[in-house]
Amino acid sequence: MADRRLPPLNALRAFEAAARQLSFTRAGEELHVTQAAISHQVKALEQWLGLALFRRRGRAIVLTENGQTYLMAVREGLDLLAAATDRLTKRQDSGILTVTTLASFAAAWLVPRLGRFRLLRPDIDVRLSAGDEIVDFARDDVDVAIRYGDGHWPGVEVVPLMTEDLFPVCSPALLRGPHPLRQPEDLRHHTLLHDDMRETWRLWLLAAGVEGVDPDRGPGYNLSTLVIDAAVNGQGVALARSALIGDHLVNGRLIRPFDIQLPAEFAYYLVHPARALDHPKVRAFRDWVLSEVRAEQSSAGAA
Amino acid sequence: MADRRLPPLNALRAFEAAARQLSFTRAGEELHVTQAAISHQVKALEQWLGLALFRRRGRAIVLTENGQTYLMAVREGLDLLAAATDRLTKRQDSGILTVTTLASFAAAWLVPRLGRFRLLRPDIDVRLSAGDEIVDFARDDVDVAIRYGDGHWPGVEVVPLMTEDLFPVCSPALLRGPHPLRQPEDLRHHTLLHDDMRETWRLWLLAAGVEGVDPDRGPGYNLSTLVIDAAVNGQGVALARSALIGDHLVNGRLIRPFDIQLPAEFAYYLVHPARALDHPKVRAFRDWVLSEVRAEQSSAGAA
DNA sequence: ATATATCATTAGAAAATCTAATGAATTAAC
DNA sequence: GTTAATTCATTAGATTTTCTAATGATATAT
Repeated sequence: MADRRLPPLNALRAFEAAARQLSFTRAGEELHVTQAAISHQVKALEQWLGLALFRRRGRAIVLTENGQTYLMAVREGLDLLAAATDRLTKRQDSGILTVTTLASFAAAWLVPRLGRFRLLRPDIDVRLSAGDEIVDFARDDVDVAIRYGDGHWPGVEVVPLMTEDLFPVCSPALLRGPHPLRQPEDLRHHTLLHDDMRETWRLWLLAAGVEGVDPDRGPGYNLSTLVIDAAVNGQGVALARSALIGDHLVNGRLIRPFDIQLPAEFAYYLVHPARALDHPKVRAFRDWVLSEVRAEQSSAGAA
Repeated sequence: MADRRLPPLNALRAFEAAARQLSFTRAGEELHVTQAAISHQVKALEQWLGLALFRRRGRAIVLTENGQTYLMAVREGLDLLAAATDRLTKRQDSGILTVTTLASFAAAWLVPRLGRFRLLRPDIDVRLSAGDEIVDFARDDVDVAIRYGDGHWPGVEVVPLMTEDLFPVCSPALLRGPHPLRQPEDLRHHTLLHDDMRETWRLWLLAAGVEGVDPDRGPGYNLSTLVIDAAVNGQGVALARSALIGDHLVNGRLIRPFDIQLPAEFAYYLVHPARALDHPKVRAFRDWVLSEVRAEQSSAGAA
């Protein structure tokens, strides 16, 4: 068994699609590649085997006798693998859905909304695992992650959720103090509140064209929520991240003294194993998260 | 059927080997890759599926329950594909073996030896197709090619046959003429015979450190055999290719006036589809060609 | 304790694969 | 019979995947 000689397997997939469609072009569409890719793959397979699978008649292709024989077996083999894969992943379907995300995002965005998902799908038992970023779906038995980054993770499905903007927020009280915040330069009379990324205030001040304000002064907190809380309590001006601001703006506990906002380098993405959408619970959660994001965006647009 | 979702197929192969061996290291050896490659592939598969196939216990790996279930099906699927591939290629086995090579090589090397192969394997009917280099095994129904080049052809098996050296040869008569060939400089009194690559004389003269000999003069022939024939007839000095010199040196019709030889840029390779070694006729021919090459080399070494 | 074997991880190298553009061959339409 | 449209083949180059080499981590055996 160890000396089983297998042809290039991906070429088999291309061959099967091309033979079924009797068209390289349509096979390419089916597999989301170009016609040229199918042509290459089929040719490589024929070369490896040392025999022709198709006969080319100008713009049409016909299966050779060899091709016909081979097609049946190849299809059977691939079907078998697909079915086994299907059974395997379907089997994982319990009522428990484990979601992992950043502590800050969980606290500020996900947890406040999770009640609605529970109402919608009481049969799905969501377990939240707030951790620091990296997850191994297979090892940690996690179904879905919401990650913050550049959206480029190999081997998994990535669904963009929302981009993020940075802008100063403060308690409305600061508009009425001895140094009311009218324009960015007024920041020099106020305390800047920092999260872990002290760099961001500097970037915002640069974008706002403000000089004379030292971006390094002011206290730091290791959780974005704490920074926001400090701002709510009037302890200074925080550089808020739009995704984590919660409803503080809506209910007036915080205000945006200036309009200037800085697009954050990274964004939020929902991430799951490629195969996970076959699980109804994962699909339901994904759809719900996306609908929440859309709802938030349209209400923000209206506000 | 069109929406069949297949996992990364090459990762399946890695998984199957690893599961069978219960070792990434041995699986790597089996598939001729490193342990790291297997580790990557298995991890990618687990990631795609969203579940663990192995449990890692330090230096040992154990199949998870999922892994065990999956292994059986994956093995079955791969076996099916391998068996179908096997049947397909075995079926091509007739008694006819089509060999293609360059006309010059066929004339000077292969044809003179082919009689011995016929004696050895009278059941195999060799058809020679002397053509210009490029072949498509699948389309042209060719079993084996002997090619001249850099040995780098994708998608096929390549077996090095022999390298080639370039050196001047001439009729022994030229040693006794009015300008006997004693040293390379004496070439200025003789006619240089060229094949299609007029460049080669220039390179040899350069390598020999000869000045004052114009590498461009002298007649050209479009077949190496003709150049050699001209040399045999005493019409001048040819730059012979070791592979194509035949037995002219052994039987004294030609001699090498100088020892200096120039390694040719390219070499001869036996080439066939990856799968072709399953055909006894191909294997027999390959083995015979290799034995002829070895025999020639040891006799040349002895001479 | 120490040595050994094995898997994981990383960054970078190598190879495979894909695309975009174009050409060639065939069929269909006028 | 000419023109247009469709489709496969080919090419060179871009992109992505896969692999390697080196190293680290962890467990087992001595």
